[in-house]
Amino acid sequence: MEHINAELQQAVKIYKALGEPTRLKIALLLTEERNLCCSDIGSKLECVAGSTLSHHLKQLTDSGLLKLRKDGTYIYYSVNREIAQKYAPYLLE
Amino acid sequence: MEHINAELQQAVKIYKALGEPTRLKIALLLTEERNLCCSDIGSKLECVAGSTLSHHLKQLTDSGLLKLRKDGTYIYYSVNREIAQKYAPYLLE
DNA sequence: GTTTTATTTCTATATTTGTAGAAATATAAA
DNA sequence: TTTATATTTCTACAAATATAGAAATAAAAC
Repeated sequence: MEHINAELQQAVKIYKALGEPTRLKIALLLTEERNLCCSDIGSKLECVAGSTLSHHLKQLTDSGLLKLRKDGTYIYYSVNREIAQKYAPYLLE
Repeated sequence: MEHINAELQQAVKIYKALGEPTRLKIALLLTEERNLCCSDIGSKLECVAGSTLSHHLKQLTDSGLLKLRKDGTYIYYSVNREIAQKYAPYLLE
């Protein structure tokens, strides 16, 4: 799939990001509570290594679905509600 | 991820199905034109083997996103608009 | 400056997945 | 009944992915 437009590519990225249980849980968690950091999320999910979590958060962020705000050593994540509204408002219910 | 509820599982299935370029194209195609059969879709997408297409259509159907209607040798697919509305109204735009 | 805490990157690995050819199934047409 | 068409299942395989441990990076606390 090479000749697909940018919007379609973003849609694929977003749905791919959400099409995995851990990542969907992260996304849902972040619609309930804003501004959680990586380790907050880790303690809520349990049984996910930090490196794995980082990997998932990167995918969600790269898709545009998550925003981040750095504060010292911490990185606080929240859902980009505009993007969620467009592609997966289910998250916001 | 074992202990997740049924709705979350369906959401994962749907987003996983949509998180692949060929399948997203199929889904979009089927929101524009209803009741296309496997080979119609094949000729619109080009360069996809029948067996591959069948594989993708199965995933989309298993997720609940597509409905099908058999008519002789043909199987006509369309989008389950209620499901699309809930999880990915982007498709219906 | 040393230590602690938060996160990422590197590396490796087992599993999943997208792909398609060939064979099988099913229905329609001749 | 034979032939043609539509779709699926079987099989195989290369590529992608989820996972986590270890090392690296970065900023804060002491």
